[in-house]
Amino acid sequence: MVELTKTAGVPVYVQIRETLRGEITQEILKPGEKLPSEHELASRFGVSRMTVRQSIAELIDEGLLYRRHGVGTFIALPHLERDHTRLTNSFDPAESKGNNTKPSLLSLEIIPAGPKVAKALYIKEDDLVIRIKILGCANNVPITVHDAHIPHKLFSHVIDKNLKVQDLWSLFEQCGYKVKRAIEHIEAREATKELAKLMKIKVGVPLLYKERTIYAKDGTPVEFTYCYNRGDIYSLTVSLER
Amino acid sequence: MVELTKTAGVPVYVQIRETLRGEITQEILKPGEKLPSEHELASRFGVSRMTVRQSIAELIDEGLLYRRHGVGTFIALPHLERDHTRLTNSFDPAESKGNNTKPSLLSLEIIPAGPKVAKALYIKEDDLVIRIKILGCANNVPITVHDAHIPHKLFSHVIDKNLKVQDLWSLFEQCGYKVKRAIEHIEAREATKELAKLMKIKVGVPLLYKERTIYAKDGTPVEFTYCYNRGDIYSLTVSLER
DNA sequence: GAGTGGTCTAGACCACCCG
DNA sequence: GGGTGGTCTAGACCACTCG
Repeated sequence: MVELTKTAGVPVYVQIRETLRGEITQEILKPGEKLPSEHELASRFGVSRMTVRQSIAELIDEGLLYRRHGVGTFIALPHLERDHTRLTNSFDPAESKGNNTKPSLLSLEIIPAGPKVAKALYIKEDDLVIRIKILGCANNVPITVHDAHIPHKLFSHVIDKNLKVQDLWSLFEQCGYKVKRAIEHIEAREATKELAKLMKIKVGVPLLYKERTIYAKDGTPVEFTYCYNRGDIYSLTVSLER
Repeated sequence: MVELTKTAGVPVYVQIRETLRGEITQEILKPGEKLPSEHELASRFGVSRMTVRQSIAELIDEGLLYRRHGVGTFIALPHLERDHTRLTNSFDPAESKGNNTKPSLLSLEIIPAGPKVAKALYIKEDDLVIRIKILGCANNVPITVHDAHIPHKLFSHVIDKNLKVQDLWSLFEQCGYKVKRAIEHIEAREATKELAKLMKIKVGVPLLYKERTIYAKDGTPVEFTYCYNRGDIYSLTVSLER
């Protein structure tokens, strides 16, 4: 039986999950190999089988493992196609192509939520939100302006410290909100005066306009962002399933 | 206590899940409302709490519900958003909202494929493709122009007969290609002179520009389409998973 | 038949949020 | 404090797959 270093406050199933994840990513458990049975893992870790299943569930969800009823649980084959149709943690997909991605902070403030933001974040109007404006560049060319809103309540205990604007995702995950999915509402719009100035383009040129809501695993909306992207440079690829 | 009609072979948690899903989609349970507590649901359905949690888990995963620790489980907001994140067989998603959707045929020709079309459809350059241009309107307002290309080889035996432009999908499916997924490449562009004329707008106004490839279940590309959509009317909602 | 995952129980204690 | 979800147990029986 493996002794888990029972870190205070960390659920057992998380510890088991991360142990397994480590063995998979370090290829101690190799792709295609069979995982020990749930029964075996349960006794090995000294927990009940349900707990083992809970540990495994998320790894299956992430595609690291797959199950075959009556056969076993296996390590999945490495993802060949990491297409850009998945939600990724670059500042923005299109920018990760260009190497010189440099997001810069335009403003950071704490304001009461307006109706649209409140609705998207499942909070009340006038509940506080942290508003972060970022200018994204690739190769020193301004390409995107993001106007992000995150619920103050969820993150109030860390905002004062070290808000790394460049990586909101790790902020979310530090606070226990595992980023799971996003819904994007997309339109084409003309550049306003303000945006034109920021992005050094003419007023009226086409922008790809997105309203994006990011959801955590438990369904909590953690971010609502207005995104403005230069239409002539920025493009977006999505995959739709029937 | 609600009696589940214990359909043979269907797990209890699936029955509960579908019961709840039904009440959500029929808006017996309204968006924003609180679901009964897990305890309550357990006794109401006469099952253990773990089973209730299993039922709820998938609905949360799908974004129909969300949880707040120490508060409750709630019905997520409007179905509008979710529904437009799937590939559907309307002439186009945004148009199915307006009732008066009237696609009209602009042109139909058989031409050799250019490099871009050929690459998208996995055929050789100069292989024949059927090119179909369609103007889409809602409430008599022109909203979209589609410039579709389908491989002549796959559909040559039916093209002469009764090509129903309005429903390419059924054409595909008649020929044994079950439509499965689409990949869309999205940009913002200015209206060209030709497009402006067709859509009765000014040259230069922002259009949502898409290049869409539709794939059948077996992976065959069956359609490649340039789509031009009025930016001020047309919008698009997509869902991204991590 | 032996081994696997799939489902389910009837509890328990904890952490969180609210008034 | 009272109610909620979060975690966990120590079993049970079933359905599936394989040899």
